[in-house]
Amino acid sequence: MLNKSFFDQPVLDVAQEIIGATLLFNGIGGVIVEVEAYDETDPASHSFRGPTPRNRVMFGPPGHAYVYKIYGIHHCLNFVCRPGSAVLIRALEPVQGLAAMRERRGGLSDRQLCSGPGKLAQALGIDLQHDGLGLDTPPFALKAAEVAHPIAAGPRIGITKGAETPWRFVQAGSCYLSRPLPKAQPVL
DNA sequence: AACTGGATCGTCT
DNA sequence: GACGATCCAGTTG
Repeated sequence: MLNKSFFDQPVLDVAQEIIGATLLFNGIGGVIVEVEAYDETDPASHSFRGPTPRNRVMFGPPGHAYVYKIYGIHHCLNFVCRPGSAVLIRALEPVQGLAAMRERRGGLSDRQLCSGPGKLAQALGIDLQHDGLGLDTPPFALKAAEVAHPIAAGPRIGITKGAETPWRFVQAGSCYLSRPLPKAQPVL
C-alpha cells in the first residue's frame, strides 16, 4: 500500500512511479495506465495563480485527493504531491468491480470504461464530495506496482497553455489509454 | 480516421 | 461574462 510519504516527492517522480499501481475506490477500479503532472511553475496548472477556494487541497499536505468539476459536467481526480503540485489520473485498466463500472458508464466495452479522466471518475463514483480525502484510507486504496512497466511520455491533452511540456506519462502499449501517444517517446 | 458542435456550470477576471 | 486538465454524437472523407 502506498502511504502519504510516497507523495512527498517531486511530482514528475510520482507521476512515473504511479504508472502500474492499482487504484481502488470502494473496492472498484484498476491499474493506472495514464497520468499527467502539474505544478505551480506551470501555466496549465490550477495552482499557477496561487491558492483559491477550488484548488486549496493542492496546497495542503501530500497524499490527498484533489477533485474538481470541469465543463459543468465531468469530475477529474488528482493525487496531491508537494504543495502546488498534483498528478491527474487520466486512465485505468479496469480490474475490480467491472459490473458496477459498466452500470455507471452505460454498458460500454471494457476499453471505454475508464479511458479518460471524466470517464474514470464516473466509473468509480468520484465527485466533489471526495475532494480532500486521504489516499491511504477508505474509500481509497492504492497498491504499488508489482512489476515495473515500460513508460512513455508525451504532451498533455486538452490544454492551451504549456501545451508542449511532455508531462503526460502512459504505460507503453496499453490499449486502455484516453488516446494513443502522438509520437511514442520511451523514458529511461 | 479526423473534425465539429453541443451540453452545462463553477470558478475567476 | 468568458472559459475550461471532457465526453459524445454526428458528419465528412
